[in-house]
Amino acid sequence: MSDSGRVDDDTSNFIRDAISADIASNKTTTVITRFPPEPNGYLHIGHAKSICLNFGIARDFGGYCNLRFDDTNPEKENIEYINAIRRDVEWLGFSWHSNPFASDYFDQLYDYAVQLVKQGDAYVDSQDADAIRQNRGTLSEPGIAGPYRERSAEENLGLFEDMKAGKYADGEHVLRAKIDMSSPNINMRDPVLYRIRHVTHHNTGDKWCIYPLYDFTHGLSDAIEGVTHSLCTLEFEDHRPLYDWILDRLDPPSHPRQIEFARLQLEYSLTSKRKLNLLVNDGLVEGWDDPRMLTISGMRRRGFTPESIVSFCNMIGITKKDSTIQMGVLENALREDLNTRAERRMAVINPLKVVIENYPEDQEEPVAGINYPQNPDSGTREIPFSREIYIEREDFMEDAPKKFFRLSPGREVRLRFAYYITCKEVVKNKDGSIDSLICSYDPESRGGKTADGRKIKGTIHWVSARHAIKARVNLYDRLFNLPNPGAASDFVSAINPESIVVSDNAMLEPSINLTDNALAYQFERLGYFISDIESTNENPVFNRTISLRDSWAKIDQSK
RNA sequence: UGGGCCGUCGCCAAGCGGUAAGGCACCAGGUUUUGAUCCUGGCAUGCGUUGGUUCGAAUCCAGCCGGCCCAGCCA
Repeated sequence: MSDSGRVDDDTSNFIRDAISADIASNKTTTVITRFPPEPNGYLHIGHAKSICLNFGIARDFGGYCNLRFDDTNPEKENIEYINAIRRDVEWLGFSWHSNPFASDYFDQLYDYAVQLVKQGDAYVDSQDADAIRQNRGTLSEPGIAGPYRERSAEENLGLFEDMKAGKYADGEHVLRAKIDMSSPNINMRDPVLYRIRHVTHHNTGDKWCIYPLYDFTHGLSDAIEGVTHSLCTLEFEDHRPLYDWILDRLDPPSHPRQIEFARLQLEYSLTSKRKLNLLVNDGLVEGWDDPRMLTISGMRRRGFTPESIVSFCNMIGITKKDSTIQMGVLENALREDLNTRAERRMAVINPLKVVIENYPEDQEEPVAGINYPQNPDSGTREIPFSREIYIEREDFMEDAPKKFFRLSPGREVRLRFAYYITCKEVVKNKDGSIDSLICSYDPESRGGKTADGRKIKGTIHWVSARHAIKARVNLYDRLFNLPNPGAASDFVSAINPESIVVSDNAMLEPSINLTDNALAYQFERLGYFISDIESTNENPVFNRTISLRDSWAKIDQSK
């Protein structure tokens, strides 16, 4: 778990302003918020924004935040999701005050519904779903009252009790609020409050066959918990009048304030649970924790730190404006955090063998590698050097342009922490491809410098062939090729075929821990890597979390 | 086209009547045994638009333009 002492530099936003005002006017004493996921899927980066907001506000105002499962639809919810959500919230570094289920309130909710019925504010409608839809009207035409709207309170009460008692089949009746069928706000046209579902609920089992809907449940759950500020996304703006109507009619102990903010939209990614579900169920990705997924579990497996995610959330701000964040912002937050905590190591993803002809065959020696260049106190580790080494294939070019500061025939480069080598000969396969290189080294350049002080522009990474640990490395890229895959008619076809590229014979420096999948490394000049959760000492697997910024790639491409 | 909401730099985002913060991206330099990091400098006479109020408007008012959301017995 997080042990970073970093303080989040929260910027102000309109919600914090509103809460401050509520405190100043004594409307609020203790700020209480809640993060209310439905346990019907895994948490993703969009939820992280809401988590940081709700838990962050509670923390900064000296209040608390509940993790409440909005589990009013038994058909979609299950324990796997519940456990995953708890784990993800904790991993992000937040602690909840309590962790209730909305279903814990079913008894109270039922009593409130009865109260509504008795007050004449709700009625049992026996129209089927189609008829209800028909009579609801459209965006431009008002709805009309159905034939059951004027049933007496006594009749409604009896019917509602029978609904609860299981005397009716699914869909036979619903309980509706009696508000205004001609309201310009469609949510106020007698919204359905309860429906009949003969389904086992993960928490309440078979106790209930009627289940309350979101609009009826949410505000009352907030009120029961004493939530002061109920923060949700923009699409619920039109529900606020209903939220308030229910609380006004029922007068529970408190009346929370709902405030809406814009949901997170990130370029080249998806945050629709439905679509994420499809990716998982159709095997388009390897699971909810596929490292290409921007689920919290996927990001964890990919090598994101919780701090980088929180930092990202603080970076993007909270507003009511629909906006799309560029991937670069997330990547920046990631690199920024990893740079401060990842020890450096050397590894070669795409090995090219180099034989150093003037280095004795049986000789080997340790060279000292700095673990963390910005902090000399982090010490060094010994890296074995020998006659045969691997370098990155990309670090050699037969016909190299002038600006190519790496190895090519006749040119000299520095092997990081070791020696200068000069390329003498290119050994080729029958098909003309490059098999290996024969180089010579300058024994005077040990440690990477010489007495004559000659300038060596290029420094490349390497691994001793004899000592290298062979590993599999997963190189990840964005999952989609389209900036807004969710808007595409077929988002599946927008999947980036190169979102994962595997190298099966990467070569690692021997000092690398192969199985600690919370230990981030920077493989010098390549990027940040983490061992995969399936990595073992026998079969090491590393995931590239993110590459380093690469200005050479930019120069190279522009030609 | 009924209702709700939004429009400040390429992408985010401060600003709340006194004359446009910051981040990302980008560009130009410097340091560097990671073409990384780090450091320095540059980057909106203008805030969707048109009018109005005011000594003064991104901030107030009106009209217009553009975008998002709502017609689940989902959340």
